[in-house]
Parts: sequence; structure tokens; C-alpha cells
Amino acid sequence: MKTPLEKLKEKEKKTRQKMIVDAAERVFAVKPFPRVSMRDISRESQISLSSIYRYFPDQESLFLEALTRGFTKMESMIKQLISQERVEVDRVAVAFIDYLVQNDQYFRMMTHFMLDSVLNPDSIEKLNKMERALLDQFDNLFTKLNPRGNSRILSHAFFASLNGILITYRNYPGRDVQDVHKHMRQLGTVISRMFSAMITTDQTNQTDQSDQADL
Amino acid sequence: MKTPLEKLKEKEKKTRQKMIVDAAERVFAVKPFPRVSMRDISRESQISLSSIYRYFPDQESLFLEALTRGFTKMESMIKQLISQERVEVDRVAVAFIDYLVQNDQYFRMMTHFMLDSVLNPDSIEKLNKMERALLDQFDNLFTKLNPRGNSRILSHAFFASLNGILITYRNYPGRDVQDVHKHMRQLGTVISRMFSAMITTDQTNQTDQSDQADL
DNA sequence: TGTACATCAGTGAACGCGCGTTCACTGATGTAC
DNA sequence: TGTACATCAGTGAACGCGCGTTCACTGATGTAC
Repeated sequence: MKTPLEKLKEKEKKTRQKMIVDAAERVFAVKPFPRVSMRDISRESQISLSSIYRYFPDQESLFLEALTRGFTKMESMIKQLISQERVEVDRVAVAFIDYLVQNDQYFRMMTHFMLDSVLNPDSIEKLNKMERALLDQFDNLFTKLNPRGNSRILSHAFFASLNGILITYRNYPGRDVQDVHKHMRQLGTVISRMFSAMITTDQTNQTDQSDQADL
Repeated sequence: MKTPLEKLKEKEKKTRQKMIVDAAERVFAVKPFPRVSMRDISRESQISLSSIYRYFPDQESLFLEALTRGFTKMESMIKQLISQERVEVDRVAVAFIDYLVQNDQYFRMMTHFMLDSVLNPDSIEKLNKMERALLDQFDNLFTKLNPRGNSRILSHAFFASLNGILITYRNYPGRDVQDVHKHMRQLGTVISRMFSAMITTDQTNQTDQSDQADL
């Protein structure tokens, strides 16, 4: 049974945690991920370095909390989009790209975690959950567009392609942010069209039915 | 005019440089990229830490040299493949994936450089050159398969998709290396099929002609 | 109402470590006479 | 052939820095009597 005082303290704790993650996000938006230090976050949040450890056991869990936040926001955005009556693959692709261009820090974090993860098992589990949730959304999309297709493999390919666009052209030489963004959208659209085409021609789609168990 | 002695010294210098890069590659194959230190390379190459600086001005140029080596090998492999009489998109995709799965260290390095590059301008230029060289190969492929298509945007999309596959599923939860590799090949094949389909249906391909100037 | 004690969020300073890079020196080899 | 000097690859030790995390303490607030 919790006393009112305990409840209050719990609430204050959550507020502080939120403040710290807010600050972390601001730092991530400005600094390359591997260079963000606990001291940066302490400075930005105006909470002393050692106090941060009252709210998060270590750096990894704090970073992951920030990523979770951005990812959840994105997922609900995508979900909402897919639930609409007339979905098109390219609209989803462009929304995904737009979100991760405008919130580049999440994309960078995600990619870093994917690349060298020497993460503890808990964190890995959390990451996988997020990824699966997003893939489920894409699944819904492809199932909606063609209920008889092999949507799982299409989701996987779709997700990979979009990630690839974001990672490959982010430092496009001699282009400013807007040009890069435009180029990414264009590539996203081209790829989406291929997916749409593949969906409507059942034949190619069915060829992979045998592999479905693998996903 | 170079004396024989100078020539000998130059040759010895190159040998040493090669030894260091060899050692670096061995370390990269075993450790996550951001954790590879000059001390690691010194230990592995049996050349003292300070001596390394006689052969490379700094860490960045040494790392980049290692990347260049792997990339050049890959490019010539792809080139050879594309020059064959009967090329298929999926064969190129699978070769690309195979190479970067088996030489994962290059893929990780490339991705790191792409992600947070606070590189000096020289290094950026080198990286771009490598990327362009590879895209040129893909260009050749698509032009060969459909001389009237917009091959540049296809190369870009193709390259991005393959990169995306490699980054997205490298830590596929609960799968061993072989399963992951198999899954990647499958995704590569699915995507290649879409590209092949798009190439043969001129119509979709031409729609983007207006954007061609952008690439 | 006043006092002694317990709790606990907050924090400055320090710990211990690893890093990239440079310094100051050694000693082998080549050159000049 | 012998000697004085120059060159230069090689290197152990140190520099200076930034990092994640912990320690030891403070002081405000609540509780018991």
C-alpha cells in the first residue's frame, strides 16, 4: 500500500527522469552519438552528474530510454497512417523518411545500437521489441494491400530499403539538408513503386511462399 | 633522381605500411570498430606504438587505408561479375551481400564513417570516390540491362537497399551467422527481382526521367 | 511546541582507466676524409 | 683501414585529456515522543 507521500515522491522521480531524457535528446540532436557523454547531459539538464545515477543505473539505459521515446512516437505515427482507408506504400515510405530525417538523432542511435551492440541482454530485448513493433505495422500495410501475399518478407525488405536510403545518402557530398531529403524521398518513392508493383502481380509474390516459415 | 638506397628505403617503408594495415584488418575483424585502438594495432603488428606514427600521420588515415583496401577488392569483384555476358541483378546483389558478410569489418567501418563522419576533407573525398566507383558499376549493370532506362536512380536505390539489408538484419535475434546470411540473401533476391521487373516494364522507369538531372 | 533521530535526494570531488599523440633518446648504418 | 660525423628508423615513457562511475558528505524534510 502506498502512502500519499510515497506517491508524490514517485511522481517527482518520474518528472526528473523525464527532464533528464529531455536533455539527452537535446544533446543527441547536436552531437554525434558516440561523443555524447554523461557530463553533457548533466550540463544540459542542470542536474549534477552524480544525481543522474539516482535516476538511471547506467548510461546505456538512459540512452535506450531516449531511443524508445522517439521510436514509440514514430510507430504510432506510422500506425495511424496505415489505418487510414486508402494507404499507399509510398506515403508510408515518405512519412518514415521524413520522420527520421527530422529526428535524425533516433536514426543515428538505432544504427549505432545495430552496429556494434555490446549491449546487455535487457537492452537487446527492448531494441528487438521496438523493431518488431515497426515490422508489424509494415506487415499490416502489406496484408491490407494484398491479403494473400507473403507480407512478412515484404516488410523486411521494405524496412531494410528505407534504412538503407537513410544511412547511405545522409552525407551526400555537396548537397545541403534539403537536397538530401528530397533525394531520399525520391528513392523512397521509386522503391515503394516496386513494392506496389510486386504486390499487384501475385505471381512473383507467391514464389516465396515456401520460405515463409523462415520469418 | 633516386639513388638505389632511397629506392630500397621507400620499398621497406611500403612493406611496413602494409604490415600495419594487415594487422589493423585482423583487429577490425575481431573488435567493434570504435573500440579498435592504436595500441591494439601496435600489439598485433608487433610494431611499437610510436613507430606507427612514422608510417601514418594519424589514426584516421590508417583506418581509411584499411577500408580502401577492402573496398577496392570488392569493387573489382563486382566489376568482373557485371562484365560477364549474362548478368542478372540478383547475382550481383548476392555477391555484394556475400562479400560484406564475410568481410564484415569493412561494412562496419563504412557505416561508421557514413554515420558520424567528423572526418577531415581529404578522407571524405576518398570515401566519396569509393562510393562513386561502386555506384558506377551498378550503373553499368542497369544500363546494360536496359540502355534506355534511368540507371542512375536505380543504382542509388539498389545500393541503398543492399546496405539496408546488411545493417538491419546483422543482429537478427536468435539466429546464428548462417541463418542471418541466408535471410539476407533471400531479401537481396526479392529486391533484385523487383529491380528486374521494373527494368523490363519501361513505363514506370520513364516516369522518373524528369528527375534525372538531379543525380 | 520542542527535540532527537531517520531518511533520502542532491552533489563536488575523486577514482581508475584508456585513449591519441608526442618527446627525448638509442643505436645501427652510411658518408667524408 | 680508421675516425668523426650525419641520418634516420625505432621506441619506452610520458603528456594531457575525457570518460563512466562511485564516494563521502550535506542539508532539507519527515517522524516519534
